[in-house]
Amino acid sequence: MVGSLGVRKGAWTEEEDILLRKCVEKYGEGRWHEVPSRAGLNRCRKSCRMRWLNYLKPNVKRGQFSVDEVDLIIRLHKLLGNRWSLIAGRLSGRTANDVKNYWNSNQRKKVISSTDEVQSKPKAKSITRDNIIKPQPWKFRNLFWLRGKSTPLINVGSQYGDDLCKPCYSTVSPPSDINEVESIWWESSLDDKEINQTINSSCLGSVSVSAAAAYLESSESHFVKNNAPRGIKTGDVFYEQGQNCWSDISLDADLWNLINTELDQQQPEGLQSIML
DNA sequence: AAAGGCCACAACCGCCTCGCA
DNA sequence: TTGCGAGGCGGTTGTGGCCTT
Repeated sequence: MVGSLGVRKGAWTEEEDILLRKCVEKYGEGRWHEVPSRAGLNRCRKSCRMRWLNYLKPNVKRGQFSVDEVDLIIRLHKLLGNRWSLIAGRLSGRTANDVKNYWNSNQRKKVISSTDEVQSKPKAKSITRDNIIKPQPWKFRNLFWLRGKSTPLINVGSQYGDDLCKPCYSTVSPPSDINEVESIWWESSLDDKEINQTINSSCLGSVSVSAAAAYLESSESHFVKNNAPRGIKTGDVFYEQGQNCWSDISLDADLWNLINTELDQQQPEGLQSIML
């Protein structure tokens, strides 16, 4: 099959796989726009990248998902939604495509059927403009304690205005390294006690699901080493220390409590070892 | 045996983000 | 500041194998 631009489409042949593998082994991953010409493949850059990441990469794990993996997927999906790459990042050797396919072909049906069951029951509360939960994106890219050595002060407010959550200043000590940061978050998200402690001490009240996802994003790929201005960047806005930035973060108490309750109910022994 | 349905997996497509000039 | 290109992500579609009728 050949596309409109003369680029081959459809299933990959063994010869193409060999060419791609050799090319990546020789030049390394990245610069995918150069891969087709380097490898002598009549494929587009995206196709090459996808084939490598989802199929040819040496550490890609294939075959059935284990019970632990399934359990983790379910929990993480509840926490992160369809953030397949983030979920896959917690599953050693699994790709986002794998996880997505698995979810679409297995778990989604279960969720739908359980949703149907719930829908057959009387609704406790109708959804209105006032009570709908609306997650907001939250980037931690320039989180002060991920970057600097200093111990800044944060002015904490809320989306509901300072009337409901008076600005309070908290002192936060920067974790010593990336693993520690990640451990703290995972311990927090899987251990109800820890979470309450952390939250109370930071005047936040609760943290949104999108914030959790953003945290993962930051811990996965955005830790930076250099000293940086003291402050927090949310979206395109950089907040200097002392400014109110929390107003852009959704504080979904209901959602968070729901997750905590679910996570608290059962926690397999192998879970922590997978994630940490 | 053949047709149709279902399922799992591979692959494509469009959009978004980010870095750079 | 802006435009462009590359990388990456998530949704969707295609495909082949297996099962049922």
